[in-house]
Amino acid sequence: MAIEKKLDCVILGLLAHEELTGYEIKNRIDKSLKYFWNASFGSIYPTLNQLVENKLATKRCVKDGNRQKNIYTITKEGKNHLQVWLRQPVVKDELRYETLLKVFFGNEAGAKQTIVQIKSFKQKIEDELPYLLFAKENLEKHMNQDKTHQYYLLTVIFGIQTYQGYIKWCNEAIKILGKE
Amino acid sequence: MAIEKKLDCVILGLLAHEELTGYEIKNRIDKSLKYFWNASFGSIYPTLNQLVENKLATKRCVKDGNRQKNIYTITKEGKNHLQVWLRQPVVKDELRYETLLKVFFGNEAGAKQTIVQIKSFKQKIEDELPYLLFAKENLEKHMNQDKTHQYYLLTVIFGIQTYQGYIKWCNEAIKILGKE
DNA sequence: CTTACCATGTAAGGCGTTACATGATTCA
DNA sequence: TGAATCATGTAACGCCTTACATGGTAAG
Repeated sequence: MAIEKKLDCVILGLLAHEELTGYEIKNRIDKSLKYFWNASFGSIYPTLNQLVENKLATKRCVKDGNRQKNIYTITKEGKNHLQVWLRQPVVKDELRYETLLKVFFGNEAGAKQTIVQIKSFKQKIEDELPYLLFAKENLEKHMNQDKTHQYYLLTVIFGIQTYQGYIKWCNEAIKILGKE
Repeated sequence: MAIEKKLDCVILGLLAHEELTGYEIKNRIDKSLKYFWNASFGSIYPTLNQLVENKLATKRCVKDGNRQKNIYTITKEGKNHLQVWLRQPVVKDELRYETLLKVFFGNEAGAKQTIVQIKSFKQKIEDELPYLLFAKENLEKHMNQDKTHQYYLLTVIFGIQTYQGYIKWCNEAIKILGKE
């Protein structure tokens, strides 16, 4: 189990806090991490099997009425793996912004078309920002309940600040391109 | 040739401006796009072959002394492909920030360790920021020479603003975690 | 009764990186 | 003569997404 595979560490990180099913892991990622990380069921379930194979987690089948759930628990080795990864220097932070690509090549499509793309980007950001602001309020309210909240809050603040910067940039860019 | 493959469009975008070799394409990407996109030789060369196969570009062999170069030129169809892509709504803007992941799971490693990661992130940003500032100055100086410069400048401004926001966040985060 | 959500998984295929392999040129 | 840069390419392999496939439960 190579340490380079991030999804392992993401899942272990979530399991370090609480036991979870694959489905719940997907939810946690979509709710809290999606602003800087994402994963699909097609990668989560196979990865969970690998974690069990490598004894970094254990699987427990639970019957909930007629429905079967697999609840995963982190092991000592899993916690150790997570610790090692957390202490290692970051390998790569990666941005893949298609919007920026389209702005970069904007001369080919013209200012009008580029403004359309920027406005659409701005809209997406403005739609998502309220969720981040809501998350911030919530975390601040329940700050004392869980030590993890402080760390979650930091990532939320990162998101808010970045998004507000994006909106500012969008406005500037639209103004500059509008002058043509 | 599916429109979803971004590297095609990146290369076509660069070729729309000037004829280039694979090696030069790699350089352009590393110099100007790396803040929001990247690519390796292992993907660039095969993609160039595909572009030629699909008649979106042509290949011309040139002898430079004893050395062989392949110079690629965009075709009409290639320009059309690029146009179509530029007009399509953005499919996905994607962030994969390992640093944020390590902050999110910071409770597992503790405040001290998390601060180390944030400081290292800050350092990287501070190291790269001068190149962006330099690029900005340069582009502003030669603004009239090429209409593409305006668009390049917008992406540079995006980078500068984002990076300055990151540094601000790093300082706040270090302060908050330092209080523990 | 049907929609949304809970829940798990597989298969195909794409995209991309790293490492390997090769060789010319330029400059110190 | 050795390092850096110019220049091209392949092979192995990993990671991930999409689409497919299945079925229970809850609420309206």
